[in-house]
Amino acid sequence: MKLSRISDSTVRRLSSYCRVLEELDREGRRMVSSKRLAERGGVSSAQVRKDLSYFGSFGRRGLGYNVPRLLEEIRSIMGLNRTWRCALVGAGHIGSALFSYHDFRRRGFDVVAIFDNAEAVVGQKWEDCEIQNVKKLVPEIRRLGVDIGIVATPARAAQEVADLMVEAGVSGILNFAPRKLEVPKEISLRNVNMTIELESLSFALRASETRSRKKRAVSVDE
Amino acid sequence: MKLSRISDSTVRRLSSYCRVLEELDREGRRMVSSKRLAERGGVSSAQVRKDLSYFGSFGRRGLGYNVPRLLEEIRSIMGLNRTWRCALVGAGHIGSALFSYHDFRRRGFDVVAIFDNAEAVVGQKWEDCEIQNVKKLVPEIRRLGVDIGIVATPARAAQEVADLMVEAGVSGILNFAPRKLEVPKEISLRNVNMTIELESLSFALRASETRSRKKRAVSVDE
DNA sequence: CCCACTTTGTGAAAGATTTCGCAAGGAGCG
DNA sequence: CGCTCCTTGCGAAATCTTTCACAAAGTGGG
Ligand SMILES: NC(=O)c1ccc[n+]([C@@H]2O[C@H](COP(=O)([O-])OP(=O)(O)OC[C@H]3O[C@@H](n4cnc5c(N)ncnc54)[C@H](O)[C@@H]3O)[C@@H](O)[C@H]2O)c1
Ligand SMILES: NC(=O)c1ccc[n+]([C@@H]2O[C@H](COP(=O)([O-])OP(=O)(O)OC[C@H]3O[C@@H](n4cnc5c(N)ncnc54)[C@H](O)[C@@H]3O)[C@@H](O)[C@H]2O)c1
Repeated sequence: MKLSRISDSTVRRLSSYCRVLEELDREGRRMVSSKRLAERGGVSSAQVRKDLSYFGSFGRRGLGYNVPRLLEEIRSIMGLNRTWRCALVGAGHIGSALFSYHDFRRRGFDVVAIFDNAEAVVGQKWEDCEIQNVKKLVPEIRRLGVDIGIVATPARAAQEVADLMVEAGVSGILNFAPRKLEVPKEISLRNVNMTIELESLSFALRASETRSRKKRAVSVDE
Repeated sequence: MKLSRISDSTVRRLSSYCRVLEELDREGRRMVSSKRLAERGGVSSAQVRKDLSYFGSFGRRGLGYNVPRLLEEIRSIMGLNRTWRCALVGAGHIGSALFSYHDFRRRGFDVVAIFDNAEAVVGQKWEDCEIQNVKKLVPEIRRLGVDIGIVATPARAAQEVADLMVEAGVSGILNFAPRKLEVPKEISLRNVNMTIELESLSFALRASETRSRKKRAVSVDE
């Protein structure tokens, strides 16, 4: 299985199929067809079948997919049947929201250390985790065996924090700062950029307003 | 200009070019080539030129693009040279992080109302904005002329909140709840789903671990 | 003005992703 | 079993996106 040639869009859809399957499981459904799974996930049924076909044949013709079994298969494909150790850097607004979002822990993303550089917050305890000075980042991340670093500092500090994380040996980085980070190519990087989402919404709204203005103009003309 | 056939990836890149251009502007650069813009934005120079070419010719051969002029052009294309009125629903962790993130306001996304359904928070004031009961959402959003609704409630309440927003006449919705929302097709919808980002990171890490395990095994064999 | 060099804008090619369409497997019923 | 109705898995076609490659336009030095 050439995992490297699985497209990012497929991976993201698998993640959303997980959520649909969990819901179906809670509803007590045993089996689900690609059609129904597709409807709930907002894609086409052919897309669901194609996505799954990259990894194997999990369904039964005429019947569909067994819900708990498919959920387990996808979890295993995605590496979700284990715990990932995360370190959060930047104990500000976003950092605090992330830390208190227990759904991540439930899904196996465990924040095992928090770092900041502000005197005012270093030493504070969030639940059972003490915020440490960012100077201790490298040794602490090494000691704790952290897999994933989460960057939740202001944009100007993001690159230097990412550099420290790489030095400390994390395998992946989730970045919330609105700035392109440079990391060695063997480190996986994902960005959450809310500004891009808002701005692309702005583009869509402006585009649809232009369209309706044009439509009105045409009606008046006729 | 057929704006409807501009791809989402192009729009998202335009948004990130904006950030690069702002930075270049702050650095006092007058002109920039597609090559340099591309490097800073993490894409290819042909991609930059192609993206811009959908909207017109903004550069000068042999010279590149005028930084402030291109920034203005892109802002105008994206609808960023105006203020968008936003309503935030869900005054919890994410809601609070968003509200206090003044960079959105600076970019023209103004939160003009906050709603929640919890007795404990309704009536509180965040800066000069009072959190209102979600029951008042429809009339208030109508009265204030809100363009964009931001869903920051738990997933189970997200659809009903979105329905209210649509009833009240918003043009677009930004959704933070990890659930597919149904909205009429004339309403623009964007999702910020951090779970998908984390899970796709998990997939990438698991994939690279598998690869290095295989590599080790091969070395041992040989 | 000429020449060497730079950079845009854009068709056309290459590459990636999605959708189509259907053979084949399986359930259920009489 | 024979017939009908579903549904998967998957190659092939269609569509969408990115990259290539180059003519055309511009700069600057002599
Ligand atoms: N709050 C939001 O809604 C929001 C939205 C979009 C993007 N972001 C981005 O997320 C990031 C964090 O935003 P926020 O609102 O939480 O900011 P914040 O100011 O509330 O928190 C940032 C934290 O990082 C710490 N910090 C600064 N420099 C540091 C360093 N070198 N090492 C370690 N810690 C350091 C600060 O002490 C602070 O505690 C920013 O890059 C911001 O652009 C935030
Ligand atoms: N906190 C995070 O880091 C994070 C990360 C990823 C996704 N999310 C998603 O963002 C959303 C909000 O998360 P949060 O951590 O801020 O949750 P939260 O519990 O801190 O806040 C949710 C708020 O919504 C309010 N609310 C509930 N039902 C409502 C209703 N019907 N109408 C109006 N308000 C209502 C609650 O009173 C609460 O104030 C959730 O869907 C969550 O899954 C959060």
